Amino acid sequence: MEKPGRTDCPALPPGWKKEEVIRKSGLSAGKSDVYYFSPSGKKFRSKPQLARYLGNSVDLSSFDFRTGKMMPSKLQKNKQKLRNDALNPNKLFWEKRLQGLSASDVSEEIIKCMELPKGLQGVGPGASTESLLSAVASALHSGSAPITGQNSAAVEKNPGIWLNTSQPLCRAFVVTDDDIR
DNA sequence: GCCACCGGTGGC
DNA sequence: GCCACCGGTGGC
Repeated sequence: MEKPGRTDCPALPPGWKKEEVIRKSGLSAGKSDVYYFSPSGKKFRSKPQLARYLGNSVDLSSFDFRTGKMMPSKLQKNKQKLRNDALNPNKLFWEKRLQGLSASDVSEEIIKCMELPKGLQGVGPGASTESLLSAVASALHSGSAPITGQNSAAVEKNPGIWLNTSQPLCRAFVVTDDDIR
């Protein structure tokens, strides 16, 4: 059933609707509330709620909840209260961004994959030297915490339980004097 | 028990 | 001081 007052929202995937409801009474009479409705009809009252539901499928960083439009100017007014890694798409973002990209030097020659110490190895599906590089680079980029890698051999067996999300997908390693040289 | 609606407030 | 966000509840 089509509800009146719900309009299409072009900034969101097809089927998403927006509704603005004016408050009729009370101290806040005249103010309005904005709601969004998923294609399935679920109601959303805030941008965080929307973001949680949409995950990485839609980039809401420039999405203005009140107007329902993408506002590029919002980009630097980006909030970040990083609470825990599970809710923080930041690392994944950088890792994706770096995937398939290569560094180049001034002569614009692509620098092939850096050689990494043997002690540093990726874990998990799709482990390759490139994804390992991205993972480590991303970890270096997005935090100041030391990088120790995944701690337990158990992560190989059941990452669902043992994966340490604050560390890149690489095995725990020890840096030797030789590596530094 | 649900939900439309307004209140309260933390963060800016 | 404003307002995005979410708590709480009256009315059903």
